[in-house]
Amino acid sequence: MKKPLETKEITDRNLRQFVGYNMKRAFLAVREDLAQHLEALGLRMTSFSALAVIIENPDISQSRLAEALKIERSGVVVLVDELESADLIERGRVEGDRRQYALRATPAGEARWQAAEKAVQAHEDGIFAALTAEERRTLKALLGRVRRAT
Amino acid sequence: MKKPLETKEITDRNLRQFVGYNMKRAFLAVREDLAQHLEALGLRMTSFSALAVIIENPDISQSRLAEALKIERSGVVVLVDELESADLIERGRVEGDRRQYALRATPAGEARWQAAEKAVQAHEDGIFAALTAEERRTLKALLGRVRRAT
DNA sequence: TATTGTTATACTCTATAACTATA
DNA sequence: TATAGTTATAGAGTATAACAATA
Repeated sequence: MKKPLETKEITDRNLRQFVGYNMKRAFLAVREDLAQHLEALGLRMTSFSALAVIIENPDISQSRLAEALKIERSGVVVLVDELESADLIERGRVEGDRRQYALRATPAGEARWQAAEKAVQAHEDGIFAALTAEERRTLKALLGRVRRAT
Repeated sequence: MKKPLETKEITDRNLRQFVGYNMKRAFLAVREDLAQHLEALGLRMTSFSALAVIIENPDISQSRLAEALKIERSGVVVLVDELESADLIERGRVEGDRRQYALRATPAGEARWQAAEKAVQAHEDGIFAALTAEERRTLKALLGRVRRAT
């Protein structure tokens, strides 16, 4: 039996010692804030990512898109359906191979991408406001170098 | 109709320009690798986190634990059930308030924490091998400063 | 009335596996 | 046989809402 608890400060040094825990906390904060910024544009984080890659790689196939986004092909189907329904991309046909699609952005998709890119920049300006521009670059570069052992 | 695709390199500069995308990729890599390291100890990421906080804050209540981990109280119930079933923690009673529990680690829980701490350090040595010790410290510090606007 | 813990439920995200049509 | 896309299903992980016991 324990005496009544005096209100004492809860600490998490055991967890904060690890890079991973700080990364998780930061990522969840980013994810939530980003989702809010994208919602106004009718995009989710993954559909935003898909649109970004399709814009940059016109006529990419769904399988190649899956590889680029590191998700399964079955997940891409839903994603592409979503973007196609919103008239942001179209499933073009490939001459000489009727199995695959050639995904491209519509003019509306290009415009939406421009708007989304600005929205995400605004989101990052907000969520990383405590960091200087140089610190943000450093953070991005360090994160970009994290890789699983191959 | 598109001509047959020559195999061209897929790029993702549109996404890599953002800190958040690099963070997502890094976090997913960390999460997967960490899960593997913890599996051998019978812990999931969240139960590891809960154990860490209970060890550091003996006699913490479930509601306080929920706040510390930024999850809902309903989620803590499952987490605490899990740790209690494994005999790593116990639900102590509080003198003067029969609503709440006083969570504490058992000796086995203390031992498991020691092992888990080492395992996670080993995991981080592996996954962040491409970074110097100083870069890891920098990364941790920068991540720790990311906060949602209040 | 408010708080603690609990249960049931639902939602999001993603993976797995089996299938078809094409190559 | 292998590849592209599809569908159905299942599994994590987490949130929401309603509730009982206690304060």
